Amino acid sequence: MGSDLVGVLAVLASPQRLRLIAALAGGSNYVSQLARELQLSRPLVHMHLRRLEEVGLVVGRMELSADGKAMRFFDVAPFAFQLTPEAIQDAVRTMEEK
Amino acid sequence: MGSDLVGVLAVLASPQRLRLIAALAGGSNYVSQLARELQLSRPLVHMHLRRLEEVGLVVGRMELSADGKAMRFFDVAPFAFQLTPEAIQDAVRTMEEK
DNA sequence: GACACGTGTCAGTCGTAACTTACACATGTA
DNA sequence: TACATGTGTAAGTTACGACTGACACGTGTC
Repeated sequence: MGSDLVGVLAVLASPQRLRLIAALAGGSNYVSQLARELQLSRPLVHMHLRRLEEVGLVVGRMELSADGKAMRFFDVAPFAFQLTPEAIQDAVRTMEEK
Repeated sequence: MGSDLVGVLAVLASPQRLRLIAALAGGSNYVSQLARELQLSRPLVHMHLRRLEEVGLVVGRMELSADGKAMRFFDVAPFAFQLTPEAIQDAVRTMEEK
């Protein structure tokens, strides 16, 4: 479990996904609301959040609202990656040994 | 000069480019040699190095070999990015103010 | 029932980065 | 001369992620 740097970078290399993380850094939120705030279609937000969750950058939870609607809230995971030539060298080494 | 995080991430999100950085972290090298070592076509290496250089992750220099050939050597720049939700939040803020 | 809100997913289209092949240009050596 | 090495770039294909629209499914309210 070296928290796959190359995978994380691939997911992080998207303006929209960065905007999603930035939005979630301001507090947890749910899919439809995020779509409205960021001016994106809901399926698109859904897809981006899924990819972010796959690499563990955000965590999602189901929650029932007061009026009984099932809503999917997301939070940012408290990640911290150090991005240096050496870190990349290690990541690539790990990557290439199968 | 906020060293554009989103641009850097976009460039860094490529297995091949990560391999290039890893290779260069082991010492400076030139295009054709890198292509051989990483098993990539030379134009492809050329393109990836150009993108890496555009965001300042590597630096290239022209050098004349002993037998008079013009060779393009590259070195990794000593970068260090801290990748956290807060850093992304700042980067996005900078990104959105035009 | 019709509507508003939430969830999820599937089938497409579209744009672009990745990649290859081929070209042009240098130099030094057999 | 021909061939090896190096450089750069332009044209074309291809693979893939991004994105939209439509669908199905829930709930509570008018």
